[in-house]
Amino acid sequence: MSQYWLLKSEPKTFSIDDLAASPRQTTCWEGVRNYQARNFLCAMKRGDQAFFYHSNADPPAIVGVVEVVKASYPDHYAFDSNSRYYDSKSTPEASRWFMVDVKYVRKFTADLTLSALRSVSELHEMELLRKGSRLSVQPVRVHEWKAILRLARNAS
DNA sequence: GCCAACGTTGGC
DNA sequence: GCCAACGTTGGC
Repeated sequence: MSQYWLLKSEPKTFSIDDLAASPRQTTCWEGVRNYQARNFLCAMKRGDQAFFYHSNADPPAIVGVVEVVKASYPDHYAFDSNSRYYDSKSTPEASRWFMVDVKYVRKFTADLTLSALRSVSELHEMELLRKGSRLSVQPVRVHEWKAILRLARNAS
């Protein structure tokens, strides 16, 4: 049974267009340094799908869909002291942080902005819309997933 | 650029 | 174990 997720990225750092332009349209999702988000990353399975969300963007929006093509494995950026994601407490023997690989599936014809999503009644309990929510990896309920896909279809 | 909300750190 | 201080996230 595949599950649904939402992944945040700042488009200035890495946008959905960057993903589409990546080799094999695939990238590793490195740099998650929050335990709750890490736990969700570790729960992801190959074949799960996720929304790609542009945070710190103008406007912030869900912009498309990606698929998990490799389940979680140690985030080796944490082992590299030259990386901005370095964490001396994480080692190859006992990794504290993990990442998955995701592949581009599609970009919506029209971005689904945060403010537009807030007006959809089916999404009122969505984690993304909770006040103060900062989770960069979060689960999406099936009915939320469907409602958002319907919005994307109707917006096109 | 501002600032509220949140998570982490570290003194006690 | 409490909590103040600090750093980060991310909408506005």
